[in-house]
Amino acid sequence: MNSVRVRFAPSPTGYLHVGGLRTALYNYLFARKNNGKFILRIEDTDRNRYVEGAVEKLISSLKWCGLEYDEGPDVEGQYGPYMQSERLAMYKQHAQQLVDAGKAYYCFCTPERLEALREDQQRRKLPQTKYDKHCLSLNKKEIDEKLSSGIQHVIRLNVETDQKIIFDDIIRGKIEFESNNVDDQVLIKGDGYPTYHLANVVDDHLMEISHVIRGEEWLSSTPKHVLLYNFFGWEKPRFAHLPLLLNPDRSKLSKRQGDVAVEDYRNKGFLKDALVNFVALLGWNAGDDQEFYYIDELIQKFSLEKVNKSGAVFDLEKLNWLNAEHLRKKSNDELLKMLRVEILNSQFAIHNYPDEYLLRVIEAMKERVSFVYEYLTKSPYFFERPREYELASSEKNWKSETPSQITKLRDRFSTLQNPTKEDYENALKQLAAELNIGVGKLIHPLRLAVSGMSTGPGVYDILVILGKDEVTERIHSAVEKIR
RNA sequence: GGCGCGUUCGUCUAGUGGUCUAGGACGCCGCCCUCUCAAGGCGGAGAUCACGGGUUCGACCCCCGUACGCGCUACCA
Repeated sequence: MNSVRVRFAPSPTGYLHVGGLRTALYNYLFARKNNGKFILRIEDTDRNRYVEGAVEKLISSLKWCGLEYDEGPDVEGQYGPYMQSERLAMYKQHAQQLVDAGKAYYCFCTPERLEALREDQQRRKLPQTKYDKHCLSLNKKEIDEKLSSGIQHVIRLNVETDQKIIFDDIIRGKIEFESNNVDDQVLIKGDGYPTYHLANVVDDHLMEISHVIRGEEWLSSTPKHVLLYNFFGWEKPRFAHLPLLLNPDRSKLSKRQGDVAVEDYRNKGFLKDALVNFVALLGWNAGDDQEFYYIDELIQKFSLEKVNKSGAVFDLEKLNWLNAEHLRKKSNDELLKMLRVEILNSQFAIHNYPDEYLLRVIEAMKERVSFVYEYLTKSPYFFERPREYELASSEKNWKSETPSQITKLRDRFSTLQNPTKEDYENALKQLAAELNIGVGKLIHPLRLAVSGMSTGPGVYDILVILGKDEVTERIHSAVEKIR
C-alpha cells in the first residue's frame, strides 16, 4: 500500500479562513488516521496579492487549532522548499518539457487582444469564451525571434479537441468533462511565475502527494490538472472535493455576512476544541449520533467516504453550544489558567485573587457560562463589590420593610463563626420564621444586596465564597444605596 | 450563456430498496427540579425526503427529466 501524503495548500491572503480550516482539518485527520504525512505548502504565486506577514498569521492560526504538519515552510522535509515562490525553476523546467513535447506552447498575445477576443466571443453569443490557439500556428523561427526580442509571453496548455476527460472523485464518484470545454490555460504567466494549475500539479507530483483533498471550487479546473498529469506521464493522485461552507443565505461563506477568520473566533473567546469539533461536523458525520468530539476521536473515526456532497451553513448557535460543552468539560485547573488570562485583560487586572478563591468561583459558575469571559460578565460581583443594583429586581424585591429585615439578617450573620452554607441557610430560615415571613422575602433582597444582580449561583454559595465580612459589608452598603 | 456539482425538519445531519406513519443534535416552546439563573431530566412543535416521470410486488434510497441553489468560466488562488 502506498503511503498517504496529503497537503493543505492555501494562498497567503492574510488570515486562515474557517473554510480553509475545515479543508486543513480533513487533510490532517485523513493523514493521522492513515499514518500518513500532512504537509503545508504555501501557494504564493500571485505577486499582485502579496500580503506582508500573511504566512506567519496562517501558520499561527493553524498551530493554535492544533494542526501540526510534518513538512512545511518552517518544518524541514525531504520535498522542499514548501513555498511555491521558491520553486520557480522547477515550474519553468517542467513547462519547457511540455513545450518541447508539443503539449504546451508559447503565446505572445497581448492582454488587449485577449480582451478583444473575449468580447467578440461574447457578442457572438458563443457558448463559451476561450483562447483561439492563435499563437499555436507560429513557426519555430517566429517564436525564436519573438523570444529573443524579449517580448512578454506566457506558456499555454495545448488542449486537444474532442477528448473525454474522466476522473474519479472519492466524494462524488465519476466525473466527466469534454476537452472542448477546457480552455488553453496559461501555465507560466508573463512575469515568469506559474499559475496555480501548473504549480499544484508539479508540486503534488514532486512531493508525492497521494490524495488531493480540497474545496469544491476546484472541481471545475480538475480536468486541466488531469490533462497535465497525462501529458507528463505521471500517476494521478486520488481526488476528494469537499463541499463548501455557506452563509445563512446559502451563498459561499464570506466576510460580508460575519466572521470568517479563525483569528476572529479565537478573539471572541471560542475554544480551539470547540471550533475544530464544530467545523469537523460541517460536512462530515461518522454515521452515528455523536456530536461532541476531541480531535483524537475525530482522527479515529474520520473517513473521506463519509463526507457529504452538499454545502453546509455555518451555524453560530451550534458553535456556541459546543463551546459551552467543551468549556464545561475542562478541569478546574485548566479553567483557572484561562480565567487568570481573562482577568489580566480586564478591568479587574489590578486585583490579586488567590487561586483558592478563583477555584471556588469557577466551581460555582461552571454550569452557567459558555465562554471564559462570562465568568467576569455574568458574575462581576465575585471580582468587585456591586456598583449598582439591578432596577427590575429592586423594584420587585426591595420593599419598604426590607431594610430593617435585611439589617436583622446581617446582624444574625455577623454572630456566626466561620459559617458554612448550612449555617447561613439556618440563620436565614430562623429569622424568616421569627418574622413570620417567607424565606423569599429575605433571599431575594439578600441576593440583590451581595451581588447587585438577580441571577447566579445559589445565594448561600455566593455567601460562602464572598466570606462573612464581605457579606455583612455588602448588606450594609446596599441598605444605604438602594432607593 | 456554457460546463460541473448539489437538493431529508429553520440549521447541522442519520438513512446505501421493505426495520421510516423518516431518527439524533442545535435553536424554539412547555413541564419537572428550584431562592434566581444555568445545568440536568421529561415532553412538544417542526421534513407530503425540491418537483415530475419511470424501474420494482415495494422507493428518501436506482434511472431520466424539470426547477432551484452553488461553484467554475482570469497571465487569482
